[in-house]
Order: sequence, then structure tokens, then C-alpha cells
Amino acid sequence: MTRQRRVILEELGRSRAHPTADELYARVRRRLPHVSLGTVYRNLQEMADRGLVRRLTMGGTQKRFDGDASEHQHVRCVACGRVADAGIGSLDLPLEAASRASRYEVTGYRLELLGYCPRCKRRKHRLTAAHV
Amino acid sequence: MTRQRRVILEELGRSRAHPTADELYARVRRRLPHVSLGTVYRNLQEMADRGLVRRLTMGGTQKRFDGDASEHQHVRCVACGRVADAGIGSLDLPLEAASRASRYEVTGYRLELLGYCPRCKRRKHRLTAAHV
DNA sequence: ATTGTTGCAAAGACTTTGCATTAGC
DNA sequence: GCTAATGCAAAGTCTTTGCAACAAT
Repeated sequence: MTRQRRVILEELGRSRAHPTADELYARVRRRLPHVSLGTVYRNLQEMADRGLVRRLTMGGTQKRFDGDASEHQHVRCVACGRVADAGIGSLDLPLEAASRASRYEVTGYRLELLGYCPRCKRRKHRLTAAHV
Repeated sequence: MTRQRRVILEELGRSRAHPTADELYARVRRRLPHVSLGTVYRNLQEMADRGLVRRLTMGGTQKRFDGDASEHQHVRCVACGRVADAGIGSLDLPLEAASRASRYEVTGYRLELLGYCPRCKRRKHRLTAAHV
């Protein structure tokens, strides 16, 4: 447990914003100015493999990270890309039906809710390609 | 409507495999040996914007494309990355509840089912990072 | 002392783009 | 002939990695 790793975990845990690696890097850098992006990636990778944090594949081009590793769903703002907890837990999806129809053995799912964040709600800009 | 665009669309429509851009490129190349990857990307982008094809953000690192633009769900094999139609249409998810809990205006969702394809079903390898 | 981690920079993987040339209508 | 699309290659974006120096136990 190095200083870097501790600070990375702390900053991730403290953020409610599901930051991308470089957003987290910026935060960590305020406390450890000489930390490198590679270290941030390496630690996130490591901790995701151990199940301490979650790596989120949302619709944008960058991965996001969540200090809360428990099973829960997220909403992404299609206007600005912001991500938040959706406040709903696991769902009862027709995995059986999907298994039969696809001939796969369907064992789980990944869900991403889409919408407009409080800030973008009113002035709904056009979707920018970057976030779709 | 250029020759390239026609062939790209044809090959995408013909494939049931939800190919990545480079997989599609390989197929198109068999018919148009001098086509460039850039052209494939440009046309896929263009046609996705027009709603003629769908660009799928699955769990892997590459985007995949679907010649069937209608609303339907997909399954991805966590062992080999293969993608297939899940055989289920739209779902009735608690978008209202999510809206209230998150303060977003939740208007839609993106779902990806996970499992093992027929080929990988038996010898379930460990998940490779590339496809998770 | 040993082992794992860091910083740095370079390399990788995937996608987009500038530009002169060519094809479509 | 005019406009839009192509091929090529370079550039971009995000992420991973090799390696010598360094820190943790």
C-alpha cells in the first residue's frame, strides 16, 4: 500500500462523479503533484481486478471508475456525459428467454440508463457524438 | 452512393456477427481490395448518424456495428467477445423510479446481456480483460 | 535485502482527419 | 463541371507497458 495507491483510492471514494482516469488523475495530482497517469491507470486496473472498485464501460469513449463496487445501476447524461447512480438495484430481466433465443448461456447483464442530468434538463442540447 | 458505400452496407447487412470496423474492413476488402479503413469508418459514422445502421458500444474496446437498426438487445460472450442478437425486444424498466432517485430525466437505456456463446459454453475460460 | 511500485516516456489500440485526387451524377 | 467521397498517411485520443530508480516491509 503505497502513498499513491492510498490517495487514489481515497479520492475515488470521495468522488460521487464516477470520474474518468484523467479526472481522477487531476484530483490526485492536487495532493501528489508528481504522480503519473500511468500509476493511476495501473492502480485502477489492479483494484478493479480485486473487486475493490468498478470500471464502468459507459457510452462515451473513456472508461469511468466507481469507488462503490456494489451492484448498482448508473445514468449517463446524453448531453454532457455526466454519470450518476441511478438509485435502482438489480433487475429481473428475461435471461432465460434470451438464452433460448440466442443459444448463449446468458448469465448477467450490463445496463446503462440514459437521460438528462439536472443541469442539462432544460436546455437539452443536441447530443454530441462524443457522448453517444 | 459510391461503390464503396454500397459494398460496406451490403457486407454489414449480410453479416450476423455484429462486426467491428476492422472485421468489416476485411470483408469489404475481399471485394474492393483498395478500399481504405478510413472510408469504412467514415461511412459507418455517416450511416449511423442517419440511423441506417447501429453503432454498438459493447464491453470490449472496439465499437461494433449492426446492419439492423431496429431496437433490439444483444448478448456478448464474456469469453471470446462474440456478439449476437438476444432475441428480446424492449423492456419495461423502472425509469420513473430512476428519475426520482437520480434527479435526472431518464429517457432510455442501453442494455447488454452477458454470457457464454455456444462455442465457449463448455470450456468456460477465464474472462480475458480484453472482453470484459 | 527483497519485492513490488513509481515516474517517465514510448508504444499500442482504435478512430478520426487533412488533403490532393477521383468518382458520381 | 460541380460536389461529395476516396485513399493515404498523419494525427488524435485513451490506455498500457518497459525500464531504471525508488519505496515498502
